[in-house]
Amino acid sequence: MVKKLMDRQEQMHKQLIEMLEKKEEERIIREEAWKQQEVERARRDVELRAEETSRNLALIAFLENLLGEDFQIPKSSEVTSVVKDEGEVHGDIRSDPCNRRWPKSEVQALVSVRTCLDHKFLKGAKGSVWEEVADGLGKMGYIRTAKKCKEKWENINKYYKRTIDSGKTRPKNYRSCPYFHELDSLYKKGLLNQGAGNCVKIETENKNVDPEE
DNA sequence: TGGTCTAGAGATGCTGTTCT
DNA sequence: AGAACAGCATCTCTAGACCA
Repeated sequence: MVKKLMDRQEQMHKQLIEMLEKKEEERIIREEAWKQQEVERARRDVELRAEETSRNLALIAFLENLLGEDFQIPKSSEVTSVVKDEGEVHGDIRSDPCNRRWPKSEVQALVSVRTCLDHKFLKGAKGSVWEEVADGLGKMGYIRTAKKCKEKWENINKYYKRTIDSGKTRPKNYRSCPYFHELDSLYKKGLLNQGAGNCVKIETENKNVDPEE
């Protein structure tokens, strides 16, 4: 009976060892797969960063070209912190022809390009200038038609004016309308011919005053 | 305490109308 | 004819209620 008991114990011990070895092998396989995923993820991160950098450089080059002057580029730490914040809070979607909505970065690019070409909107047919705006965005990697650019511009201005006219105060860092502060400063500086014109129009409608005055 | 649902407000796109 | 504007539908987000 003792011999039988010892054999039985021996057998169970062998089974235990085999099971432990099997579990260890599975753990190593899982670990390898995880490492592989991490490497792949890191590689994608690098690619996205490179893409973002080249897009930013294209934007800077385009704006420098238009304005004929060099920009002061913010320190990388400042930029990365902003990008990080935006990415975490809003999950910014890169420009995608299938995506109807305009990502924050794309709206800001539109505002920048449209503002730079503002002087061209003062004279003659505007259709071709919207083509230029669409081209400018295209160079930055945002594919939109001239019509879409024009529509978006009208919509953001419409919403901006509606919000301002309603007299609502907007909390700092409100979840959307990233372009609000930019439009704000543009209207204040009087850089926006469209906005300025509309302001006069609204005023005159209310007070029966000659726009020329 | 965390997950799900819902109402309401904000934000946006599309389309028709008016204006220049 | 093209630009500007207005209205409406739809999408998105968030706070609060409710439940397991």
